Amino acid sequence: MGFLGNAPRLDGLIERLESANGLDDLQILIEELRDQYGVDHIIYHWVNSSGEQYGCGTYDLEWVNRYVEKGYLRIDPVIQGCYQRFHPVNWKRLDWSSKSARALMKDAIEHGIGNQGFSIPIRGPNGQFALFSLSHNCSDAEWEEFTETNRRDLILVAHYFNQKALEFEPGRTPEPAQQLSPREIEAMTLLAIGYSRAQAADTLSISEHTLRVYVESARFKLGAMNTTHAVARALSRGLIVV
Amino acid sequence: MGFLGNAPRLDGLIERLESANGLDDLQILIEELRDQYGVDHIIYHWVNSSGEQYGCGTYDLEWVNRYVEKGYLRIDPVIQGCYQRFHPVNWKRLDWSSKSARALMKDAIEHGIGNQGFSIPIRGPNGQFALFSLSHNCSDAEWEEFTETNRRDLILVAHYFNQKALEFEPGRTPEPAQQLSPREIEAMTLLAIGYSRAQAADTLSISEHTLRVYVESARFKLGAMNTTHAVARALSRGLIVV
DNA sequence: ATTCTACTCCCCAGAAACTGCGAGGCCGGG
DNA sequence: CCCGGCCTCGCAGTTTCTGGGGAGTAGAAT
Repeated sequence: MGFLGNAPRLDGLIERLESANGLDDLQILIEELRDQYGVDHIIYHWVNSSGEQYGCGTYDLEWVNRYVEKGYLRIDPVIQGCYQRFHPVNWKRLDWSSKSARALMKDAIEHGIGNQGFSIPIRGPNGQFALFSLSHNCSDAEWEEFTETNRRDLILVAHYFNQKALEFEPGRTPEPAQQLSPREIEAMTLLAIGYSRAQAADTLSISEHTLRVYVESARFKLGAMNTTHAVARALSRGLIVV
Repeated sequence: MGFLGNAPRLDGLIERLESANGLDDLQILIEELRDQYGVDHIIYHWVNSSGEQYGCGTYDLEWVNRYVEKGYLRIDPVIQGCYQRFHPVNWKRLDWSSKSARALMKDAIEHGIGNQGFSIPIRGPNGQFALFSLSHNCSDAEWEEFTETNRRDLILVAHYFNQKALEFEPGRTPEPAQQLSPREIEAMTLLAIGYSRAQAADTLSISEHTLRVYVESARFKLGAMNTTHAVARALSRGLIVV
């Protein structure tokens, strides 16, 4: 495996990131970045709701396909952990206690991902969630020092990467991010925290019929099939908070 | 009004941010930061839909109270605009066309907020949304140059600010995050993407009754009142990804 | 001035979900 | 070996949700 290189000059890189003109440019930049940092892999991974997710990075296609096919997305502690965190995290600090997680790690190491990793969670509008991760093969101490040294730069790079990816996003939700009205938000929030329609209506001091109108209206705006679906969408788009 | 100062040394500041030990420290740091940058105001503002929101910064209390009382939160183009954006934004670029928005701007200028502003949206887990904003009184050109020059540093500062604010947040869920079984996850996921129980059962090639057992089991594990509640909890805990 | 959006209320019938009961097989850990 | 967790299936009765009507107010936007 390669050596951890010196920290590259960020200014030029970010400028080139800002002037990137398509997903291909991002792929080129990410490879360059990997070489400059001297790590084994860097990946930017858009973890999207609708299944169609975009990613670019230096993993081989084989591993990516394997990852998707095996449904690793659902058990990967990196995903699970970063989803609950704000700050970047060293993979070693995550919870690898479950059997499936350890199987995943073993499989990953066998596919040359490396035994160390560092992931930066990034969140955008409408509940967008992405990860910017570096992986490498080295000792714990080396990795700890590397991530400590480059943490700030990496946060910035991850940020700019996501900004670009958002610009190029293919599936810019055709619906222009329908906003919910205040009452609709209240209604959906109450349902999301477990109230029945009757309870929610009571809490808002309105008739259950009225509450139903809000829920239906929200369901329509969100393009949802039923109440549960609507609450799920409202949550993933960050329209309501539980 | 003051002068736009030179960019401060970030390293020391971020280190002090990282070792901040309470909300008071953040208040001290934000005032210092304002003086170093030579802008009129800097505020960090946690925008929570549930009403209880934390903020620190250099606005006078009078303006903050006025802002809340007048319900400006709901009409402020800064909030609205940043909520839909990922990248920091100059207030001049926002949509001030509505009457209420212009009234807000007029009111703000009269209260000494300044005619220029720059806001960085920040998002955390569970739909957390915060703003880190600077405001000042100067010409468009000056402000444009200032924000261009300091954009990257400010993004980083905003990031670390939010990290600290999250640490100090009172309402951290202590619950040990019950895991769901694979089948339960599948069932909940299907419900979350809008399938009815019958459809979901069909998709998994099991009877509807069986599916129901999974949902009930998941509901129990999550301490949820009903299916909608369970799906909402599973989503916010990152147990399922829609 | 008119249109539009948000908010409020009402009825009804059919579809779907919830509650509570019970049952058997499979697998891994103590 | 037994217990517990997971996966699978069934019935019956009650409650809730859904989707189709209609109708009026107030405030903001054009």
